[in-house]
Amino acid sequence: MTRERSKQVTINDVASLADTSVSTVSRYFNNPDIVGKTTGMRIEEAVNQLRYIRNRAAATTRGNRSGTIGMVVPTLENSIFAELIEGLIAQLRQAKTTVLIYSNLNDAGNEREAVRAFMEQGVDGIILIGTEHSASVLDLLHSRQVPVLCVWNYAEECAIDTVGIDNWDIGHKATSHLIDIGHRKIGCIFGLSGANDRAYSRKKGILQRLAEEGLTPPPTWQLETSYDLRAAKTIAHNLLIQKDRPTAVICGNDVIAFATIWAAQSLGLSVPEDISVMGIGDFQGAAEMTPPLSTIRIPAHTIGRLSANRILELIGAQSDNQPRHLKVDFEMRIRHSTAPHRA
Amino acid sequence: MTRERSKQVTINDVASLADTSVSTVSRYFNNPDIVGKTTGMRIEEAVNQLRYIRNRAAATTRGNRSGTIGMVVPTLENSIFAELIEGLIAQLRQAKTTVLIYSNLNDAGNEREAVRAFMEQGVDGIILIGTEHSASVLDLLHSRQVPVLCVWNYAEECAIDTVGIDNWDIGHKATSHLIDIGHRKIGCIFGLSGANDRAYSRKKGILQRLAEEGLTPPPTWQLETSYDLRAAKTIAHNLLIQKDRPTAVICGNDVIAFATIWAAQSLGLSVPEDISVMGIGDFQGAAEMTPPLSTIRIPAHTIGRLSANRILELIGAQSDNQPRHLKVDFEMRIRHSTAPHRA
DNA sequence: GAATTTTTTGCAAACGTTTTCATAAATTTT
DNA sequence: AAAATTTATGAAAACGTTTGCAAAAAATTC
Repeated sequence: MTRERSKQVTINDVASLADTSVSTVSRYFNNPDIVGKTTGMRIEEAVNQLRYIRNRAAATTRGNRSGTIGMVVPTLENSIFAELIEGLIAQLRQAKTTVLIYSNLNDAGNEREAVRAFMEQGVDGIILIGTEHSASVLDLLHSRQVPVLCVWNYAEECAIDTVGIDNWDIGHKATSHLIDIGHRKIGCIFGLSGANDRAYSRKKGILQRLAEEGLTPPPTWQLETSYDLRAAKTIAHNLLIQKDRPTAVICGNDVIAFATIWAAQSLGLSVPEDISVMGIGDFQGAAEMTPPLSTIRIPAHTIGRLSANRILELIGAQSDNQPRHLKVDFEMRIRHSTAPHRA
Repeated sequence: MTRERSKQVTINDVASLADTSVSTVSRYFNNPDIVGKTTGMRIEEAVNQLRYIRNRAAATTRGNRSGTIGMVVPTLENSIFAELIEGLIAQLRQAKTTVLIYSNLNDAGNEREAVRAFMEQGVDGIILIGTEHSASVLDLLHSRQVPVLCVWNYAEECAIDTVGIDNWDIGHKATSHLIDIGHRKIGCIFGLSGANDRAYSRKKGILQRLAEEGLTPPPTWQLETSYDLRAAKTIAHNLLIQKDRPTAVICGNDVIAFATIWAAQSLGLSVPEDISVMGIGDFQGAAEMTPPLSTIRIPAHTIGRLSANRILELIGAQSDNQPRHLKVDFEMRIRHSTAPHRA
């Protein structure tokens, strides 16, 4: 009684049952307004009765859109990308588009493989994180004209469309806060600046602001770490046990800031009385932790939404015009991990 | 000079250039060993020269595998699912399979839509979180015989294959720890038990263990909250300001535990001296925070890996046998947020 | 009510693959 | 060196859609 491989129900079956032609049924799906009212109702009924499910793959061979867009992220474990993706998915859903996700597992070398897989899959567009991509990826992307968008960073000079934030500016502004409240001895813990352009830009912005005040920190106060709580906590620990300790530290992102606060607390230092800590990102928990973290809110969800709109535009556009760049604003969130320096 | 719509390079082009037939080229991709050595080399060369990219959609129409599996998650923002997904992706990558992700955005009502989209897309299999799914989803899944797997929960009675942990047991064991170190006044903050079966099972396990000792807490010590730091912190606050305060609290998961610790700290209570806090999950930050959180490690990455293997098996299997259930172990991680009760 | 326009429909070709079947070429066995 | 086997290949049909074209039906205008 069990059919070994149950025959798929196709558009033909629907057409037969609805007593019309496959063309009409197809049209009904793609452009309902163009088919007769009663015919449409019969089709609808047949679909329900047969539990028909369209075969997008077949449609795609005919040159149609696949209704998917591919996104490559460095890692999913950083919740900020998760937030970005949620924004993207929510917006794309309205356009009946689903998202394929490929995590590089923090190895940029996987990117080409990811893009290739997406192209084989026939995605309508591709979204990449950041603006730094290997020549082979760019070449691949260019060989077919698949619409592509770089998100997270705003980068005017990028040959590909971008939507994101200005990381230099964010580093600059975050540092300003510490300076404004009187700190002169400021330590830095950057993200690995060799790893990606956004960490690099932030570092530049931070150092620039410090230089403007003649406050360039000694090498022992300029540390780098991966975005990993454990590693960052160790690095922060090393910074804080120095005889000559800064009165404030600016962190490349919030996970570094969390780690720094915890390192300080485990050393018996109190934040912000003994040391101020400034983050970047406003990750989950920043507002709730003890003390609540002063940081800069990056509107990841908004970036996701905006990216969805942009990639859809790009897909719809016939010719590829000049790349456009969308800068999204960030906001200071001064909470209690920073306090004026007491001289 | 710019071709308005550049003609796609197809398997035909490759065949021409390699001076062979399309059949042979196709075979070369799917089963390289079966084609002649020199022919294979010519094909390889032609592929590189033309930058040929296979069209999976076309292959799929012929009844082939699409090489994708669809996963629907309640939300991506909980980093524990992110970890699960990373494990899944890493393992699936080796089978040249990519993952489509659909986030319900915390509304289970979206699930049917997700499954349907996946089926249209022609996924080879579907992975769902948890074992509770609406009849309409189940019906849809059943109408075609698409391989499906429920992950995260281990559930013997489930009609669908599962791989995951035993949430009842985890709640039971976590509670045991608090009892073992002498606590008698134990408060509970559960996840919303109406929202999903895993929260419900944990609640049951916790309450059962408490009952075994005759320690069933009064209703004012049995609270529920969504898995949201802000909401949870408020709830924890409410628990902790009661005149008669528990000496320990067991939390439905780590985000609740984080929130509870922060609520306590902001109230001037010290953890674990004034109050012990026990979590479940071992989320990011649990080990690094102040104080490091006592919790139970759920090996999300492992669950992901195992799920990948299982769904692949399911896809390969011809007939659907009895559902199988894989229980994955968890481990206690006793750190410093819990301390023996001082009488 | 004939002529015109608009709406709705069906036929058949196309999309880029895979795969069955048959045949040709190479290898092994006798 | 003929026969038998194995390996490598090509022709053509099939997969489930969409769409250009033309015809039929319905609605509108005169």
